[in-house]
Amino acid sequence: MRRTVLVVDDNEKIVEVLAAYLEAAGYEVVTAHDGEAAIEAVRARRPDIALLDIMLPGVDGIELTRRFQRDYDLPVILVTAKTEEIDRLIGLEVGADDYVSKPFSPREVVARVKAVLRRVDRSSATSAGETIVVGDLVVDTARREVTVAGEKVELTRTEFEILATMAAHPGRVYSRLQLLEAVSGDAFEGYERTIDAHVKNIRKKIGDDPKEPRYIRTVFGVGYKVEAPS
Amino acid sequence: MRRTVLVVDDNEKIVEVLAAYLEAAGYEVVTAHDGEAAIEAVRARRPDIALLDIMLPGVDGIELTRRFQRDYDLPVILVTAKTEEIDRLIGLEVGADDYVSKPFSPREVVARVKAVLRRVDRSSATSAGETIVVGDLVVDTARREVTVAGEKVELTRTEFEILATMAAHPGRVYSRLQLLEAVSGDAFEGYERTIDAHVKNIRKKIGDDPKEPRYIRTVFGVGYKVEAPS
DNA sequence: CAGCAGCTTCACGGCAGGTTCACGCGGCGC
DNA sequence: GCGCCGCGTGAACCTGCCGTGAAGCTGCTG
Repeated sequence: MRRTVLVVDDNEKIVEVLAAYLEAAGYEVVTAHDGEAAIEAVRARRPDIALLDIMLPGVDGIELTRRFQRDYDLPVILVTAKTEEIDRLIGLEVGADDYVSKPFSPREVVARVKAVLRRVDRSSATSAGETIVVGDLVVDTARREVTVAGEKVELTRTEFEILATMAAHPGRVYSRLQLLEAVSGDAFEGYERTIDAHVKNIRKKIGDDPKEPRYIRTVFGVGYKVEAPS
Repeated sequence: MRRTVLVVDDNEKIVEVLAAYLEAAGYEVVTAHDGEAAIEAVRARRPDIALLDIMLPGVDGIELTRRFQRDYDLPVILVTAKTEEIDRLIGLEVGADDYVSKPFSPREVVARVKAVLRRVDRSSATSAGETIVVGDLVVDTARREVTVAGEKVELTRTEFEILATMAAHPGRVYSRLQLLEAVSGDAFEGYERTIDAHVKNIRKKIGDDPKEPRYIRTVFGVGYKVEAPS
């Protein structure tokens, strides 16, 4: 499963650089620039780890660390400007999982994130499931089988590929081009609207009404996404 | 396209070695030995990235970084000689994209240059897969979803595009032309005032009062910007 | 080689939403 | 105090997107 990292710093450039490196390393990234936004971000997106600057407008990094540890059991890496601050912090034992002091190389930070996540993974048993469940919809990528409310549904290869791609990240929007690419290797030939036809067929088979979709939602002007009905 | 790298260091030998390695890697190389020459070099040759020593005669590396970022949006990799410099240095805070400490291997430097250029390429192309949080406002570019204080808000494609563009750099002001471009590829057709209409609709949906904006601030005579209320 | 299943394409109708316009208002300069 | 520039707003038009059924095409199977 794809991991989400929350990056909090009031310096726009730092956030930008770290976000880019973390994304390149395959992480989903959420950013915030002050304490309040960070709290909101955790509430909304439930990241797997947080990277906090200590000096922040509003609620500072130390207070955030306490709160995240207490309320969400969220691993935290603290970023600090001065080395002397670290000594103070270690004395305080705020409960951060690691510390990084500025200036740091982005690579170093990515390495720390990986290390902390690995450590956390090991303590709580990993469950690598190749089966995706969204509401009544079950997509088994190993068996290439799809069931709706326990009822098995026969999909063609292309149909399955499209559905599985979207189901892999429920809520995430996929453009027609992305879906075409997922289906046909990366051949950029083909009519984008072809996807419409396949979606229509998938919807028919899994019993989905475009007006009131239970699974495949149309995102006007953009593409489609799979999502459990709210 | 061939990329140009600016190498600045007062030590002739270092410049020579780095230049040789970078050229071998296929880059065009421009060199300078002090701050003033570096500024002139950037003006005359518009390099794609700069490699700056911190200790320089004349204008130092940190000041150069600030200036290049501000005036040319030029990616910078900082090189530092002594570990003690690190204490004084605020690192990425000044806007460098990466940082290398001596002694370094030339290969490592080349690798970093490649990495930064690749990253910049990608981020200028599309900024997908990120979530930006500003105060109570959460903009999820992967899901194309916006929430205000946890409450989901339905935006149309254009509305989302405008908001996401501005939220990507909180505090930064965007002209109507820039927003138009962000929305419609780069077609320069379209009425600038159209943006006003969309901003109005966005404000209505996220519950923002133009008189006392919580998120989208009007910058008279220029455009709009997204900013957390102070 | 015939038959078939599935992928792709096309044309068209309905409608969401994007664009434009006109008007009112408030701030700023003269 | 007056006029002008620029922003906010609501309504009307109209572009362009999506959903659909049917028909062509391709590759597999017997």
